[in-house]
Amino acid sequence: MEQRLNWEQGTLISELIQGMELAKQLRVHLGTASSAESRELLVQKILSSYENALLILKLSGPMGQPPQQQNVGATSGCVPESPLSINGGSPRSDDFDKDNNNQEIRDVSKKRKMMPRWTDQVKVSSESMLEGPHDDGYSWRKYGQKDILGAKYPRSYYRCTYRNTKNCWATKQVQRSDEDPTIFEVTYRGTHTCAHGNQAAIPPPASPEKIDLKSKTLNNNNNPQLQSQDILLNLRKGLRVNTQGLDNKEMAPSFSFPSTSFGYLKSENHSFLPSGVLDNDNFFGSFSSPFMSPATPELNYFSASHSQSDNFGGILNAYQSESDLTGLISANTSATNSPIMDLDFSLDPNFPFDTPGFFS
DNA sequence: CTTATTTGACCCGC
DNA sequence: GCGGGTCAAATAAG
Repeated sequence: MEQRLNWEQGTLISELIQGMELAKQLRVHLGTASSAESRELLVQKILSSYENALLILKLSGPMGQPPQQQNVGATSGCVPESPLSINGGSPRSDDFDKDNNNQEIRDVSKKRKMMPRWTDQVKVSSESMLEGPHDDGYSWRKYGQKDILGAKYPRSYYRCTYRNTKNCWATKQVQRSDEDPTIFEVTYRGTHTCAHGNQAAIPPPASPEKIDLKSKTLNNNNNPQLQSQDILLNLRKGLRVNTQGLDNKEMAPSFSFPSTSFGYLKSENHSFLPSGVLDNDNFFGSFSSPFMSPATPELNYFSASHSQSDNFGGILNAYQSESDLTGLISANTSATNSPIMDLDFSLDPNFPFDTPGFFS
């Protein structure tokens, strides 16, 4: 517990400091005649710093305190994300007998309603857009799109790919901003209870799904410890990336991402963006996702009459294989923060795991 | 073949 | 009834 606090505090503080430093920089920039771009960049960085800080807070109190970011009046929740014992089925009255299910269905929708919910605003510069949207490290599957009243652009609905296999009920909605089409509002609902990203980024030629289904032994989702470790490490990494990006963005592109160092740049399903690409436009380190979704949403959006699939990132850029992690960790420890080590396990007990073995 | 997306229909709360 | 959210059949993609 103490360790956890240590880490939290440490990271929190460093994020906040970061934000402050960046704000200072911004002030300087404002004084001089710097380009709008660089200022914008700074703003982005600042925002992501604070987002990270918020995220830490979120994660630090996973049990009771749902992430309450800005808008969206999240139901003052407290949703430990208890394992929904819905046999991975659809919440609707499909193949189950209704009587029995109605109640359950209600519970489900109720629970869903109470899920923690928060919104991130993701800004994409035009160039990045061409490259495709960012992935936040989780595997999302689009399940719907709706035209929203008064909104210029349709809203896309995504759910975790592992909903059925891992009973992970996280969902997100992506809505492009009316005024500024380069901004996407990503609303997350529910937290991931799957080990997501980790797998997604792992080089294995097979898709995560396959791994899950066919070689269960391989994935560590059954291991709560690893799972949480992942989450933490991921988080940490996300943060790290962020800071790194901030610090060296102009000097050491080579480091920015795991992508390069881990060499899964060309994994089958995900083409990873060389960090340079992102840096280019740079839209802030925190979102620099190691890989892009296979589809290029924006293109999609424009070419195909209506549907778009935008995968954007959250703050949490999670993923990497263990090797990545170790590499990262060692690198980190030598760098700035060191609490990293502790946190690995410290948060464990606090994560609302949906009992891995529970389902299935 | 398996997995993901599209898209109209459906459900549900207001 | 309306609008937002979700489902699921059809379809596309790999």
